[in-house]
Amino acid sequence: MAKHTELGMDKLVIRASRKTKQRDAVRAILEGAQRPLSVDELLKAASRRVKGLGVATVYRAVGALVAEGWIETVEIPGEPARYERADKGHHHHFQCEKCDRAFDVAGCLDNLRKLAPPRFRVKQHSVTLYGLCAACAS
Amino acid sequence: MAKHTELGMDKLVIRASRKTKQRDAVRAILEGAQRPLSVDELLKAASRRVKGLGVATVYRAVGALVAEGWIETVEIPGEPARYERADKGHHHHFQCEKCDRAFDVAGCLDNLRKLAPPRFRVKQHSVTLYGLCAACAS
DNA sequence: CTGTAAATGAGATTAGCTTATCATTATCAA
DNA sequence: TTGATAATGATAAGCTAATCTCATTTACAG
Repeated sequence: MAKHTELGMDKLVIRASRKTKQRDAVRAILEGAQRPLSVDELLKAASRRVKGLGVATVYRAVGALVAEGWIETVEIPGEPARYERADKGHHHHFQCEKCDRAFDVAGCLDNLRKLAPPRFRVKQHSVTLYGLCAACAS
Repeated sequence: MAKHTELGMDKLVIRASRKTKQRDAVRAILEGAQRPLSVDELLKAASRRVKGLGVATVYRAVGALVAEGWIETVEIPGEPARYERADKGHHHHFQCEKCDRAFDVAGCLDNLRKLAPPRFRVKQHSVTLYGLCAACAS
C-alpha cells in the first residue's frame, strides 16, 4: 500500500510510492492544519492547489500517511473520520455543534483511567467536548 | 411517533400507542440492563421472550422510549448506538476492544470544560475509556 | 365480540462513508 | 527519452446502520 520511504542507502529499501502533486498537496494541507480535517475538508482545501483532485486520491493519500504514521485518525461519534499530524502529543478534541468543525484541545486529565471499574484494563481514552467554537459563539 | 402515556384522567391525553409484548420485552431488557445495549443486543435478548421479534420493531420501540425520555442514546466512535435508562445520572463509558461490549463508568472529572480554548462555549462532553473489560482481561 | 387502526415483521430502500475497478495519465529508473 | 508501472480520477460497488413499505396480525374501545 503505497509507502513513501526516506532511507536511501540500502538496496533493500522498498520503494512503493512516487512523488505526486496531489499527495504533496494533501500532505501540505495537513502540515499546516491547526485542527483535524475530514476527507471532504482535505479535498476542498487541496483542490485549490491541484485542480481536478479526486476523492479517491485523497482517501489513498490519507491511508498512506496513516500507514506511515505521519498522521492519526480522530474519531468522533456521528462524524466522519478526521486526520491530524501524529506529532502533536496527547490531547483531545472539541466538536462545534454549529459549524461542525473539530478543534484541538490541549492537555488532559489523565486520572481518567481511575474511573474504570476494578479489573478493567484501560489502554486508552478519548475525551470530546461539544458546544460552540469561538467563531460560532459570538 | 408512538408515545406511551400514563396520565389517565384527562380527555386531552394523546393515546398514540398500544401495549404489546414486543415493546414490553424491549423495555424489560433495558430495565434490567447493567450496561448500554445496542439494537442488535436488544434484539437478541428480547427475542428470547418474544419469538420472531423483528429488528424494525426494536428500532421503533427504542425510538419511542428515547422520545419519551425513558432511555438515552450512547454514542461511541465507530460503534452502533447503544441505549440505556436515562435515570442513571451523569457518567461515561468503557468500550471493550475484545468483546465489543460497552460498560458504564461511574463518576466524571467535570473540570474537563476548562480544557477548552478561550471563548469556546462547552455545552457537554463525552469520555470513553478503551481497553479490556474484567472478563476479557483475565 | 367486533371493527378499526396501531403494531408487527420481512424485506426493500436510503444514507453516509469508504473501498474497488479500470482506463488513462504521469513518475522515474535506466 | 522511454518503457514499466504506480498513481489518478470517475464512478460503480460495498458496508453498516437505520428507515420505509406494505401485507398481515393484534390490541383494545365500544
